[in-house]
Amino acid sequence: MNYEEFLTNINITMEDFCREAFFENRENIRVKKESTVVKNLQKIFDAVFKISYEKGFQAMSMRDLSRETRMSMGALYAYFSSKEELLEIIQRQGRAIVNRSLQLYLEADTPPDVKLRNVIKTHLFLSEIGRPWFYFTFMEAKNLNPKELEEVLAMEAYTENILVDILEEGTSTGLFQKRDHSLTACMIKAMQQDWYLKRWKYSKRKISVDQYADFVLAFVEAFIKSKEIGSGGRK
Amino acid sequence: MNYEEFLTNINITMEDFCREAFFENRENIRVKKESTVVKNLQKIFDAVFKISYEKGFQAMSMRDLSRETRMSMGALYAYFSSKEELLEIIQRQGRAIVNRSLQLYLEADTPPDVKLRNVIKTHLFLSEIGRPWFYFTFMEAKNLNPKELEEVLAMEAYTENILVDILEEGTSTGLFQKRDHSLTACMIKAMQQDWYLKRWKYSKRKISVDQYADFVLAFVEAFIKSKEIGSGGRK
DNA sequence: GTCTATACACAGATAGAC
DNA sequence: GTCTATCTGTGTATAGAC
Repeated sequence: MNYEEFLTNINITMEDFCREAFFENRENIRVKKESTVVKNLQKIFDAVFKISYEKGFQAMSMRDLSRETRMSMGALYAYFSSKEELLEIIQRQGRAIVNRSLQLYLEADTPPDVKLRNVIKTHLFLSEIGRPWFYFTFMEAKNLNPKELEEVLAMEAYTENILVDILEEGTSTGLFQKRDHSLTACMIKAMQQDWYLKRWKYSKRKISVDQYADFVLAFVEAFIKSKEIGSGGRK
Repeated sequence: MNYEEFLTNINITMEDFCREAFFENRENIRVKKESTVVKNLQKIFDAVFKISYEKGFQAMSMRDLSRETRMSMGALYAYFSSKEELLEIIQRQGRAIVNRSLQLYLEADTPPDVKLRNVIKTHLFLSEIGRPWFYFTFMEAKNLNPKELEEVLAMEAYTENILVDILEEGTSTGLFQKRDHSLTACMIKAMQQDWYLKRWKYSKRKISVDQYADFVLAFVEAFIKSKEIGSGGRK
């Protein structure tokens, strides 16, 4: 699987994101015509990602957002009741989509090494499609209320556990060496995150997401497959 | 070298940080008595790190800072002329110390594999001593003015190049395999960063910085030393 | 549905007493 | 050196016209 193949399978657009956000928040959105809402939510979310990328969500004023979307303050508040709610809508909707997409690729009954490749690639490719959201959710996590923050941490734990389970399965079938699977999963996640956190670096060097994915996989496989390892690797 | 040994060699305290910050910014600080300044800068910086960790520097108001330090607004402004200057002082002072400390450990004329271990450990141990600062500088980089931001990016490039140079030296002496050294350096940095960005995770699991360092080293060495690697690893 | 105008709280910053 | 009191701009949010 490469990124192009992934795209033909998954097919999530910003428009889907906005349409789903509309259905999920129907009662709080004063405007009722679907096409209008979707169009404007798209403008709003794009602007939030853009401004937040430059200066952070806290530092983004509603006047900034109004300018960037070319909508008045009054119009904006027809789509959410407060700046905090706007943040929550974006976070929740993103999590829902990521969750659903990961699930899709987990069902396949394949050997652990293939499963590991698929999970790592899926996660990277997802973060490539939804890069603005992934960056946003990482940087703005601390601005969430306790309940939402808990959801974010649960998500982090969930994706990490997926990796740990695969690594353990691999060890038990003899495909992988014995390692500290929990720490290995952390390292994998750290490498995945770097892809969307330091995007400027990789863009400048013209590294494609496929190259990056292959590199991460080679890196990880060297560790869990090679036998001559120093004391640090063992549990 | 482990963390304890490192500490006995390096000996940087928060007090040193504040004293140096005082000397560097003497002309802008209205208070002149050294002991008073150092004592209060310590209160101020500690409070900035604490509040920023919880809600970010932008979201921290000067009234928050006044409450946390138990100093009045007026007193605070005797130590810096604006909130932005406060940010710059902290960023600059931190960079100066990190730079100097890395230099110290680079001079030793040792083989590449030993050098790699030392550099990775030094950087991790440094980020352990100055964890609040490392976290702060990562999360608040986007709030810097262009000139300061450039300095931060230069620092990132500098530490990455140190790694690349060592890796290349190792390849030329036959100690390491041929890999994409630039990407390998990125992965190392990503793993180093995870240590201070996700501190809550590692604290909860009672992973010490020594354990973490050994694990990262084992992970990296498996990749650059083992011969059987998929296509992704090669340049 | 969208706009303009505005309410009102709170931000950063300073003056001047002590 | 530090405090209190206060200035002025900007923040989020809303009311009511169109």
